[in-house]
Amino acid sequence: MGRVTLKTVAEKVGVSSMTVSNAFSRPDQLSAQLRERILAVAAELGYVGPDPAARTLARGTTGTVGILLTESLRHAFTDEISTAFLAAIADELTPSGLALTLLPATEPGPIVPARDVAIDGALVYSCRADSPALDWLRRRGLPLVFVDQAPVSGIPSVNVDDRGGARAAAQHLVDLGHRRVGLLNVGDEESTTRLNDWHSSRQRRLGWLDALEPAGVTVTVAQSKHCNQDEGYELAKKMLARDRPTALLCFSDAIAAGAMLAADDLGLSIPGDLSIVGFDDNPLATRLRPALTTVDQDVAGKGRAAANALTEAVRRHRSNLAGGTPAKVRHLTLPTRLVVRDSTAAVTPR
Amino acid sequence: MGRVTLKTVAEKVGVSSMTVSNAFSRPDQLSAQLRERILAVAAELGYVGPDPAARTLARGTTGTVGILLTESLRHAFTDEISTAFLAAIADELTPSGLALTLLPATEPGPIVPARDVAIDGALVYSCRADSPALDWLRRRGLPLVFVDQAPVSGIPSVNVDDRGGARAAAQHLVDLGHRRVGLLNVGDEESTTRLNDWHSSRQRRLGWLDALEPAGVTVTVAQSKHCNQDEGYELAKKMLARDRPTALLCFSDAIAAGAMLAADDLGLSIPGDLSIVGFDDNPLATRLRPALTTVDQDVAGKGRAAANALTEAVRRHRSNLAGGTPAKVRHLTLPTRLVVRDSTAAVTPR
DNA sequence: TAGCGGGTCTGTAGCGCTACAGTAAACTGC
DNA sequence: GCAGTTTACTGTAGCGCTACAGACCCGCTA
Repeated sequence: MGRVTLKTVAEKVGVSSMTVSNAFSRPDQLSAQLRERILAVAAELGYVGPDPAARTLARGTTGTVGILLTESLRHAFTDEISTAFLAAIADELTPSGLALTLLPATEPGPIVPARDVAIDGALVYSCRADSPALDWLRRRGLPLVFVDQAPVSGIPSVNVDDRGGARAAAQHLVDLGHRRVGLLNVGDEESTTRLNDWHSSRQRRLGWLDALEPAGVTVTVAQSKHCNQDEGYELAKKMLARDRPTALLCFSDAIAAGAMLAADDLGLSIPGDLSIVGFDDNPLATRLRPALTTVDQDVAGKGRAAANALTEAVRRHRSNLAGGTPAKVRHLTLPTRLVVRDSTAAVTPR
Repeated sequence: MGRVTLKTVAEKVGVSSMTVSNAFSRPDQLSAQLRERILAVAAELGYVGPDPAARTLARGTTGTVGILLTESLRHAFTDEISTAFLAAIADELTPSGLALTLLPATEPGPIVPARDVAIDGALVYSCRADSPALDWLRRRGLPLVFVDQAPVSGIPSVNVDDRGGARAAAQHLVDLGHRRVGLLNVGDEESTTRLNDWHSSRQRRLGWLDALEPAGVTVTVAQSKHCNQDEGYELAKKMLARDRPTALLCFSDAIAAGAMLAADDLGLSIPGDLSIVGFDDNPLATRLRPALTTVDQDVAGKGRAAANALTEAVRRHRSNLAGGTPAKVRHLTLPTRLVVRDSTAAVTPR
């Protein structure tokens, strides 16, 4: 016995397969009575409903959107900020009935998810602008939304005001009288310089310098490849061993947490000997002792905005194919806000 | 100008569309030279590669597996244990080139992801056995793997030894001389009784009682709907206000963390006045003060096992369709281990 | 009684691709 | 120099569904 399809059902009921299709997909196209009969026969035959793959091909839509995440998906799940972001997206997508497919950005191998998985559109979250996976998505002509990426003309984007937030953080230190400040950033020198890569890292750095340079503050910079507590610890330890700054500006709260540990190891008290500022306003920030001064970004809002921008882009893309109005591209920047807690203080006079 | 398809390319090159298909999908089927030419023309025409939707229909495979998560995806992303689980799955799936689609288990509305999204198989993680979404997946005849669910014959499953771990935790308290113990569980009375629902919750409860009842310990039970710190706090507060037990067994470390806060609020010292045991060995457990005695489960191992079981099931499903050997179903139970830290102590003699 | 609109149902023609079963030519070995 | 094998390519026949353009019938108006 072959597979049960629309046709099987249609033959058994004695109607055209089109009518069975309508029974499932467009109930208003047939009488309630016939529909009942068809559904009954379908149930009897074990027919579950139109095959998604075939429907996708015939209709041209998949009911799924992708999200492209950097290298290992592991990081995306480990970091509290990115999980909160994903959670918000998932929540916002749920009512629309769209499922979310995680696209690992692997390059080698014959299967390239970004090229081979059927999706209606995709979110691109904090990926290198030169990522091959991103290139595939663009070549496919899929509706995309960039998040935490350098905006590109023609592609809607959602960002937070990294630069403004960083500036506020740095100004806070300047106001407290700090004259020697260390920057704990992510990425490497090359990539923060090159446009489009590590967008947030670059923007935050610019923001910090916006405030520090005019004030004539002595700045030392260290960068780590990854954004986690362990790297922050190592980075801070090295920096504090050298000509010690009186304050640290960190790319993230996770890195700041590592820095606090390092300071502790070196017998430095916070904020007495060292002020530390993070970024993100990770839940972690309030768990730390002393509670961390940081820059709040609305990750949940970012997730919601991204999800909405994408559903919107997908919708427009469809109507464009049907000869609708051309897409209107929005670049959104959400505000950030300095949150002063207990990890920063006026520099101690000697 | 219509869309660029295989045929467009084939016509321009002057070969059959089959040859173009082979150029992309089975390079060994044509000469390297012709393949070059085809790829060149394809690039020139802006042809990216075979359309995933059409390929899916023709081949019968999608390159994606789903994961069905309870109600809100939000919880799955908020809890450190489930994110670690997801991370492990994602990692393990990546080399196989399978993408992971999150299936929200929404029921209302015309679009039901579990029914309408094209996938090759799915993981079912800690869902109610009577979830309609799960029902759709089963009706579709997709290869499934159950995780943290009551094993069902014919469906591979991955579990941890909830009961054994819980028993060890309870025995630990008995050995310390505790005679009045409170259980902080999740779920409700009804669902932990009914078979198949809230499997872990039920198993842990059974495990606790395995050790407590023979020892003649006085047991009080409280249950909360969700598994998080806030609920744990409320639950513990209520329980500790009544005839106070000398120890608490908690469904999870998150709940235990809430309980610790509640104890603190009530002026109880841990472990002096109250011993607390969690479950999971969440990273959180070592951050707490005192460090939490808990039951370790290997979430990463669980994720890897689940991913492997699923890829295996998908593989077998395919070869079964092609007349291969019938599926061999494995039910895996990973060990758990009591980790004694500082939140438990011998009951204070009065 | 012709004409019209609306509610139901049907048939055709794909969607874009790949499996499979070829055919034709180029090699192999003796 | 002829069967036997290999390599390189082609044609057909779907995969299972839906869009779209009718066809048919019924009751209603003028």
